[in-house]
Amino acid sequence: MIVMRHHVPRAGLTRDRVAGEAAVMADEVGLGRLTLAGLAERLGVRQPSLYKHIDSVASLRRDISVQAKRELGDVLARASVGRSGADAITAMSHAYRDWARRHPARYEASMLMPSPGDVEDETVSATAIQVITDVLTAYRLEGDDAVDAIRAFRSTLHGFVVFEAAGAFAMSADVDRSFERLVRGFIVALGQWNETVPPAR
Amino acid sequence: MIVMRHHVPRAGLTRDRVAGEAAVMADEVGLGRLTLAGLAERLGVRQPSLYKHIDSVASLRRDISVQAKRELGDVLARASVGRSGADAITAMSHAYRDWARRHPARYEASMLMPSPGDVEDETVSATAIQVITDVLTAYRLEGDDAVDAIRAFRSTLHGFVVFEAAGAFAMSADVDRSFERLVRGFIVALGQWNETVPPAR
DNA sequence: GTTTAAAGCTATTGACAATAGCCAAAATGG
DNA sequence: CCATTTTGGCTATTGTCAATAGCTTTAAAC
Repeated sequence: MIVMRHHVPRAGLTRDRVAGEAAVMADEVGLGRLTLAGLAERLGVRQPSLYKHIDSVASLRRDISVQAKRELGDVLARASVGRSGADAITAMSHAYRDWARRHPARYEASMLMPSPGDVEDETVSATAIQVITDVLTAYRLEGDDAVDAIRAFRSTLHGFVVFEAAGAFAMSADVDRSFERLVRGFIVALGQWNETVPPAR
Repeated sequence: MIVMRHHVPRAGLTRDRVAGEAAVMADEVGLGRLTLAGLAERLGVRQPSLYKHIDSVASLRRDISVQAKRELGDVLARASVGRSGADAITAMSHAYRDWARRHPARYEASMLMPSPGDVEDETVSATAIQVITDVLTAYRLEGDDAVDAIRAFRSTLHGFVVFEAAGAFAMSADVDRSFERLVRGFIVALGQWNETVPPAR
């Protein structure tokens, strides 16, 4: 029996819309529980149809990652604009944590490394990191000193955010206060950054 | 055709041996790429046979996690024994990073939270964290001050280790040196820890 | 030595990503 | 405004995985 289907409108998907809805779904259910079947249902489409817009699940995650890096970079830039020094670091740190809490899967995706040769991903990653670099250069750090400080700053924020998202801070103490002290502690360390240089061996 | 099988000896698996080999495999291929088919082949057994020793892949990961927490806790305890203050923190930090680098999947598993009610996992998790707590109490921190410091210390180490494992420190600067400065920076912050208390609001 | 429990096996199911190949809907271009 | 092409859907199917059912043999227990 031949079924005639008249005027079934298209869903009107694009690669960006698919990645966008995937990010929303991932933030709800977790990046690891994102499935094409579930995503297709949300988009009102069958699962194989998604392959008109993505190459694979890995490429979808990559698209989420690129979008997320752009968003996070923008958030950090907006938080630090017009501020400098400790003030900028504090504002940026809080913006970082808040965004990560609001978008756990996006945050997770934003920490994925670009594949070698993926110029778009490499560019957006570098741009986001540049925002952090710019804030720290107010401390007049140069060369390896700056690199070490940036690595320390990123490590500090990332570690806290991951533990918080995992629910690893179960003790009764106020987590907001712990974060505030973490940031202040980092600023203290930055103020003495040249005293942390290990002796040449 | 009936096949007669005489004297096929058993593989002699136990839950611990399965988890142990799973940990080895995971460190080689990545925790996310651990499959029962691959694990069974390594153990000289068919995939469904593993279910005589595990309940599910989730439970296998939990078993890896418990083993890993025990190992990491022991490593940290051994690194800090006989030392105190900044010396203990430095030694423990390096032991932490070295172990994580040697056992990336085990490390990842060790950061999984215990399921509520899983007494064994909760116990071994608490024991590992206690090692860190003990080292920091040499700084005479009490109550929330100590909790904040422990959270900061764990965040700092974890963030660095995760970024290093992900290959996120691609810049030319020496990663060992960056780690050394991170640890020294944390110690500097600890020395001024009460100056990081946020003003009451 | 007989019974029983444990540990292996084959066969099968169901979720998922992924591919092939078809058809309708938009877009393009005289 | 009709003809052609391109695009975005679709069904059907495959392969990989975790997981279950049910059988058989090994090894322990009595």
